[in-house]
Amino acid sequence: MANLDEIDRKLLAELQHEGRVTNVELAHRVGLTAPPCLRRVRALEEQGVIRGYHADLDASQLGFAITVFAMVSLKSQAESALREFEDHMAQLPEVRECHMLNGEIDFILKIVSHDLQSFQEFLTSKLTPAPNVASVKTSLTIRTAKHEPGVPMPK
Amino acid sequence: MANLDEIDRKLLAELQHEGRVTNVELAHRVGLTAPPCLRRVRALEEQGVIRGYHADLDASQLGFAITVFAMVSLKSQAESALREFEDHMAQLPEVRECHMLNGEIDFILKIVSHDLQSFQEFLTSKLTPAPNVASVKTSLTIRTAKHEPGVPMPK
DNA sequence: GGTGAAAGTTTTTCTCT
DNA sequence: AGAGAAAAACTTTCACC
Repeated sequence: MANLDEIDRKLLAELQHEGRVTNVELAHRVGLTAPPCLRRVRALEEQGVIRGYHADLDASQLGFAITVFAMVSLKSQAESALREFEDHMAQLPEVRECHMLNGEIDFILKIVSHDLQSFQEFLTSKLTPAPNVASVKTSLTIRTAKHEPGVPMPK
Repeated sequence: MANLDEIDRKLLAELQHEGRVTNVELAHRVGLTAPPCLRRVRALEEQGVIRGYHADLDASQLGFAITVFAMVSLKSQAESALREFEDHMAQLPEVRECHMLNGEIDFILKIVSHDLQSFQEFLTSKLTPAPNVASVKTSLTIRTAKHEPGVPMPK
């Protein structure tokens, strides 16, 4: 676990909230001048505390009207079976997230699709026939009330 | 839905993948010079196609070892009850995502916590007592096999 | 680990096509 | 709409504390 001081945490909070803030503005917000601020950011990137930066795009404006959560149970929970399923999911662009869970459900997937028809197509031709799948339960997202990036950060 | 040409889509793909790429580099990658590239990016931000930029932080290095998915059912599905629950979730920093679903489960939540103990504390003192909650089923994330930002983009 | 100034890039505006 | 040049701002390095 990274050893971070108060300034690092403020800096990370700012970058999580506004990833394209300039270094001078960031330095100002955390109470530093630009050079040490930049050094800290580079060090945090180096350490992997900052894994990357991503634009947050409006899925619906890009033609992805449907977000679905799928709860998947496998026939076998052997590590090789789990890996095989994960590798398969990695190949499917519609699958944005694949989390292995404890309990009855082995995986939860977040899937985006253009419309219900293309989702049904994906479900029957790609997901359900995937290796080792025992059952798939899907739920359509009606609306997303909250979608905060990453982790809670002190204000 | 936004009216985008091939260049816009490439540009969005690049920014989704690497949100802090410089405008000159971005322009180069999509085959433009800097000024028109910047104009396009600003227009996409204006239209809300680009909603923001966020640093992707390593939760475990920040002391959040636990990610949990919670499936919540409410006692009433009246719009006012749904809103009240959503407003409540908006106040809880541990709750990173709150999606309303169709079917048996009314909401799925993504929750992060420092450890199992603080998660149990959150569950019993914050989530289960929230207004109108009928049942909460939680599953711990064992590992995250895939976590791609946003939407599929053509390469 | 932070500061201030200087050099090198990048962003941003303007004008032209 | 895109290109090239110019001005302003930002990033990055360096010498110093």
